[in-house]
Amino acid sequence: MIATQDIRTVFMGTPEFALATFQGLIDEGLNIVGVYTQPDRPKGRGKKLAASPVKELALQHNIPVFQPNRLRNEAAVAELAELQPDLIVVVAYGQILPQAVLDMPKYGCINVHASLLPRHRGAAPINQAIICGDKTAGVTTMMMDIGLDTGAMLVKREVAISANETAGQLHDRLALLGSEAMAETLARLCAGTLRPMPQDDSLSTYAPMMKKEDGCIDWSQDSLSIHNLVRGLDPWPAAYTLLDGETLKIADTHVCAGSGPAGTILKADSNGVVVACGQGALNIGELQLPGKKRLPAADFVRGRALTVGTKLG
RNA sequence: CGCGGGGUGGAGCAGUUUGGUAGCUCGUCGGGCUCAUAACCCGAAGGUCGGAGGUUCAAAUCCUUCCCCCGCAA
Repeated sequence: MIATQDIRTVFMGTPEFALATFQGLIDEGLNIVGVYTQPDRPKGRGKKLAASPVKELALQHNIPVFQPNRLRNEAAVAELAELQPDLIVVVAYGQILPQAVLDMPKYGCINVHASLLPRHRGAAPINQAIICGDKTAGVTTMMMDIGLDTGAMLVKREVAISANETAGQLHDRLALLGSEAMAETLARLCAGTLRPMPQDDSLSTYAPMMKKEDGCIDWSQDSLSIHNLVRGLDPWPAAYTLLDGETLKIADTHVCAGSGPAGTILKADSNGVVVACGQGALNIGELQLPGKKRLPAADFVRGRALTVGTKLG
């Protein structure tokens, strides 16, 4: 049995998704000797440098923060070695760990990934799960190896995805679930009962980083696929179409009955904006034009009359 | 100093270029029609036009400055 306070731990993470797990490690009483996060980046409308959420939490707890541009160089690796970590916990850090780092801690490098591995390896597992129409999602902890999310699995937690759930909502749920999975992983590590299970590579899928243009709606697809795209990209980067040459972001859709040329507006009133798809139709509940706020369909239609028959895209 | 759009009764917008009585679609309240209604008809209330300063006989509109919201880009 290992006592958690005796484990010299380095935490690596960057975005909000990593916070719950990070906080969990603090609460577990681990000896967190350092935090690695991506360098401050210009962010937002100004150009102000912004610290990552993980960095802010680390500073609140007076934990030393390290922000190397590249962890894959000797100086950075040497710096990490000086911390003499027994364990490295990685959650959405955003950098590849070189073999030298993977080999460094005696308990290894453990990663929390937001999917049911080996499905959806890669950068955007949450978005991809919804876009693919998956009925379930989850988190998996794994013993990291040199591949991308290919390590042996330790603890897996599964949850159902509801029919209209957005990526943002699922993200928040999985962040919490991730911290639970990590807590269990840690408990079993201390108890010596971890049983790493290799992934079946033949079942793996890859979820690449989402790009802005992935949100461009192809109205010729069936309504369910478009609905999945919309909620899978909500709140970011958001699914969109074109209205009179302007980008029109779409959210809060519901599959409904209706038919017509793909992309044409079948109805537009206070009950919503109904658009024909390749198969079926979609009722759009929220719309947003550039420079404007995201508006409920009823409000949107008041200020901007949408005539039936208008072609989107 | 990254680029750009915007702040107008409770909601969403027009009006700003060419200063001169504050408008549209809704909502709200009252009345009417109707078996009935989210429908229709009639009427009413509700705004220091984001804040401050300036120009002018006169500013939502022109000038200066500040605050807030949003899109792009990252």
